[in-house]
Amino acid sequence: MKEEQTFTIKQTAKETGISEDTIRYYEKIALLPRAERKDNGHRIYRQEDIDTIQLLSCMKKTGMPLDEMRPFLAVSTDADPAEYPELVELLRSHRENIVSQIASLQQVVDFIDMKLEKGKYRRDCSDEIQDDVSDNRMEEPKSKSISTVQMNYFSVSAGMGTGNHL
Amino acid sequence: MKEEQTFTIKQTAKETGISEDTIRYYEKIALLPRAERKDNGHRIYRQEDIDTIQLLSCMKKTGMPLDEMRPFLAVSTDADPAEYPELVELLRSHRENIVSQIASLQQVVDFIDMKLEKGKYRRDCSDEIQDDVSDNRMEEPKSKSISTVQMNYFSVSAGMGTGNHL
DNA sequence: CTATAACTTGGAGTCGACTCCAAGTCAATA
DNA sequence: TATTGACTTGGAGTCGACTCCAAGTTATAG
Repeated sequence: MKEEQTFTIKQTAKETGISEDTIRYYEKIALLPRAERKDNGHRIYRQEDIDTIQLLSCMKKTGMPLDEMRPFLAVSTDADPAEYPELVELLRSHRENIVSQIASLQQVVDFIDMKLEKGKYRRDCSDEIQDDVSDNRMEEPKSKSISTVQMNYFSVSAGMGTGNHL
Repeated sequence: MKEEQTFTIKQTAKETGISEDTIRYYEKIALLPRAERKDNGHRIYRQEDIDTIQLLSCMKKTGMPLDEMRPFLAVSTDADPAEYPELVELLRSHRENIVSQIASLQQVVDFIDMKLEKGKYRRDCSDEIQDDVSDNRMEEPKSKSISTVQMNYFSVSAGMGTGNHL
């Protein structure tokens, strides 16, 4: 049998684009399982670990909170998700979230395109919010269309280089 | 001339799904321009303000940091973006970011679908990272494919109800 | 006249997600 | 033998984005 290739934390960081510190942090908060160690205590990673971290990175890019990523890691390649009905439900609901997030993003792309090719269509951007019901409950955000999103304070911070930062 | 409808901060919050506190916060950090006030000092909002806040909400859903949203607000409906070449560049680059974010999200959707319909294809998820080059510079994250993303520690936190929280 | 509600302000506190640091181990090299 | 580099740990600090609070104002209802 051929030995599987292993990686140091540094290599893993480079491979995944996630910093060493962050990888250790993910392990610390148990988002990642405790990595195997060599005799000297150094962590070792395998391709499958890198795949996992890449999935995390993927979700991270989309602004998903770390806690919400946990269920995804619970779904192993081999395990049949159908055996865990609640997990399936969770995945489905997450899928819905993500699909609506894609819609939001597409709206922003549309907005930019409209701006870039100067004046065009415009559609809705909001969708049901069912997550963070803080103190003042927003019953139903009325899902009104953003008709030709307009904001007319170009003067306020225009001229590029918003005055101070960047 | 007919008077334009105005909204209180409470109504605006309900309409947009963004809390009153947060709307005030956005004004405080000048993400939103100072709202008009009534004689008694209460803020008043118009449809266009609501549109603006909805655009913010839209970008927020995608995990975009508040600072990055500023340029979008600088683009008024009427102003011709072509007059501000740097702004156009910024919009273009943001558009690229968002498009690649959509790709990331689509990957996650694919991942879920794969899990749900039990074993299927799998493609890449990572794309070039050119933003946060922290201490240890990740030159090129190697853009390797996530081949059949696998993680085999179902046991670690499975059984639903990850042990402790929720 | 008083109480309630809807707002205002400034500022403090919280929480998530890192990011940094100090002290220590271990292995290879000058 | 001393130093360098790659790692380890625990814990402290930072930063963004809220979220909450106390004190004050104004308008309406009982």
